[in-house]
Amino acid sequence: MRIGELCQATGVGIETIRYYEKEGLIPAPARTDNGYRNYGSAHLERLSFIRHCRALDMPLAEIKRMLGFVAHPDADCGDINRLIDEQLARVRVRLKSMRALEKQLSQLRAHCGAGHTAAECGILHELVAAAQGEACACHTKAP
Amino acid sequence: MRIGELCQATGVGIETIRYYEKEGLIPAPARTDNGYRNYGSAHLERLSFIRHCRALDMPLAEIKRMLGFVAHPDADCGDINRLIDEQLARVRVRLKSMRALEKQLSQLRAHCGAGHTAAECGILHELVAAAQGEACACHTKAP
DNA sequence: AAAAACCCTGTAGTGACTTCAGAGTCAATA
DNA sequence: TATTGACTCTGAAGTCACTACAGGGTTTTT
Repeated sequence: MRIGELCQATGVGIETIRYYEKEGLIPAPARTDNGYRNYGSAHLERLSFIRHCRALDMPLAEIKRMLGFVAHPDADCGDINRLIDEQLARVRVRLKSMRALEKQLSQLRAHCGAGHTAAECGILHELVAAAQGEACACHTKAP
Repeated sequence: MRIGELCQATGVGIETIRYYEKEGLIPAPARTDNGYRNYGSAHLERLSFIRHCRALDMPLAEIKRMLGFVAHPDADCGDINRLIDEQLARVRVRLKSMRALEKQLSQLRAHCGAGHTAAECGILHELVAAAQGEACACHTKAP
């Protein structure tokens, strides 16, 4: 199976496959006479596994650890649990801040409809005022 | 005001301040005799504005546009509204995918408590199975 | 025979910083 | 006075996970 076929089979871009090889996430495959990469089903499975983990937004370093567990089936399962827990914690932190962000932005958006000049824009006023509030209240030294 | 003081006043790292200057988000300040950057209150306000926009996760390019509106108060306000709408749309897309992610991960996490080997781990089984399902069903050409 | 499609390597670019190396400047201390 | 420590400077490189490109070779199709 050539790289283009692997790309078709997994939906992973050719450049990305080569990148994963360079980064050591998939082993370097055998080459045909003309130097083309020649993949087998093990590569396909491993690449799909990687993409599934990436779809869970795991960093490549964590995926490497997961691949280590796949390769060592007698390792302790607790480490896998911890890894997923860490990932879940990261996702929840980001989720929380995204929710706050959505709220802030939609509130901000409500401060202005169209048809004004920038000088009259409630959005801009809010942003400038918020910036001033922050700069004065939060970080400056004693007066 | 030296760069360290501006850093204190705004909570923005020194290197980040220099980076913003290089990228043209804040104007290059005057220098003292020894070559140190010398900031005024206009810099402080502008930097706070930038950080507030960054806290809304706006890309620097959009923030540049916002700063343009601040500088041209007679511009049309509709552009500001559009900019915020775009940002809000981006945030909502990401929020949706983060929610899905959280769900997937917590479901995955439920497949295993501790105390097994990796071979017996429900999480690993799920991931491997999911990868196989994806590789077979979604992308391969006709059999 | 020529064109299109595929593959190769190696390098650079993305965004928004962060870190580092190597050097100069300034205030306070031994 | 010497020197320590804190601050500042520039410019380059590193981060993450790709993506795009330049410049070439190979295979398949027309």
